[in-house]
Amino acid sequence: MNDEYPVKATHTSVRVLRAVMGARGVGVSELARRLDLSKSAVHKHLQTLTALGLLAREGDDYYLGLGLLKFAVAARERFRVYEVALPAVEQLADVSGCVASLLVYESGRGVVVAQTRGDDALTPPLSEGDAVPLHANAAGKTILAYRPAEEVDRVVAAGLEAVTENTITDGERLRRELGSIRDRRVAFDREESATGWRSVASPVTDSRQRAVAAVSVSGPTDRMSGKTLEEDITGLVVSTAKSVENDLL
Amino acid sequence: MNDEYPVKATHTSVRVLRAVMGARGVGVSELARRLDLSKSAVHKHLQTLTALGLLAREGDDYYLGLGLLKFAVAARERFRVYEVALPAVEQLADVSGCVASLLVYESGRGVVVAQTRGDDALTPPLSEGDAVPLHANAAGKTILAYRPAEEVDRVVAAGLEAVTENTITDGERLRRELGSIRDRRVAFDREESATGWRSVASPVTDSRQRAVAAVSVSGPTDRMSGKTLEEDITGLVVSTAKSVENDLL
DNA sequence: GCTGCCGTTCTCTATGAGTGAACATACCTC
DNA sequence: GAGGTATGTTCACTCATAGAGAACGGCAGC
Repeated sequence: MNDEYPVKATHTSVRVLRAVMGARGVGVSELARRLDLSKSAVHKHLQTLTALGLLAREGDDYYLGLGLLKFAVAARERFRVYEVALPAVEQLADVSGCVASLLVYESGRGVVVAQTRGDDALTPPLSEGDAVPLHANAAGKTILAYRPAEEVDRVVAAGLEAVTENTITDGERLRRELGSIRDRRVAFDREESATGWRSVASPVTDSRQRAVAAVSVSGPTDRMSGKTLEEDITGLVVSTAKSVENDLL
Repeated sequence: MNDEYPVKATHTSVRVLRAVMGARGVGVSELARRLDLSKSAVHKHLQTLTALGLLAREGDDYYLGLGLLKFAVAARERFRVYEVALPAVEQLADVSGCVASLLVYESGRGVVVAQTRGDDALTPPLSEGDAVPLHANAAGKTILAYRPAEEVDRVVAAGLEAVTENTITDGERLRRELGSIRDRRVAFDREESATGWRSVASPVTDSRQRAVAAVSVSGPTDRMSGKTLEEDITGLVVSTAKSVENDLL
């Protein structure tokens, strides 16, 4: 038995969900092929997941079901920072014209729980619901900077995987950068999470000075480089995060 | 074996998820009691679901995990009407000051995929992610009015469950009302889905004149009764739905 | 220091998750 | 039309496993 997934059938069901998500409209045989399972097994899972509302069937094709929405909304509601930060993030996108996001910390990783595109924003590399490693982007680094030391140790020990060629992979270099982030309450990401993309981020901390989330603005490298622009956006991001923090108390 | 849920373990896992959602922060023993399962079984499910990112653990308490968000976002993305209608629904809430919602049709039921509160809106009985029967509310009725006849037959045959004392439970009366809804492209809900609440709704149909969603405005009975107010809001709802429909083509 | 609760980890067994083959049906191609 | 090859569904089968139950160690409160 796999120690990580003691209930194997649940693992299989989630694999089915993921495959359906990746395919958007797919039938039994195709799924069985992709997952290397028997048609009958896949069929049982599809039937179960559909009855539970997690999948929807149209003809002979399956799609993710809207029953998933209730769960996700409940998961998000737990983080009061979401409600508080949402209007601030929207405003940030309006003013900057770029992509503004809210990254929430959960179980050692960051999850994009809100994202708004400004007027002239391209499609960003990440979107709502995506999970990212904390060491490989601006928002994650600000969160890591305001987390207990053991957490940083754990992240470093787990190995700093390179997402792009600019990703910080050296533990000591990361620790140094986290220190300077603590000085200014800002982190930058120069194509460390996606080639051609830069971002600026600032943390949202709780009463014990531990980060619960981070606000960020991202854009293509050519639009995120001018001195004043960069400094203006930086100021905006920091003040937005700070005001969210105040509203949170 | 239960025919509805051929994969029993998946059913159990979803029961665990639902119980965690209802409790927001709960441990192994408490869950085992609520679900009438052994502690060891619950423990296995919790471990599996946590490893899969569907749950998050904090100390000895479990919460719904943000990994659910990715699935929900993908489920919602399938309905292009969501993206198109979102700004229109927000505007509707602004202008009316009440609660504006978008109900999407899926597998014989309606799901609230977007909802915005106007300035002086109370907490509505439904919120994002909730699923509702089509016969017991304004938005559902407009959808049902623009669905194939067999679908109405199925709904009626399944039995029109009473949600409040005003819910339509008679098949013939429902069919008559669906007819008049088709005349004006509007439906009303006079405390049929929640006591003290009224709504106005209008359908969003596709090129074959089949409803894919409905736009609605809801408010407490005392605020949803004045003649002009009611007629103004009705006009707004109808024109909003119609404009969403045009944008959808 | 005892009692009671907690989460975790055993062992154990009946159940059911998954396989593979057979089936009905639909859609092409020849 | 007949034959071929897809599809989804339904069998019977069997070994793995989901779930039960007991025992463990840790923690908190009388």
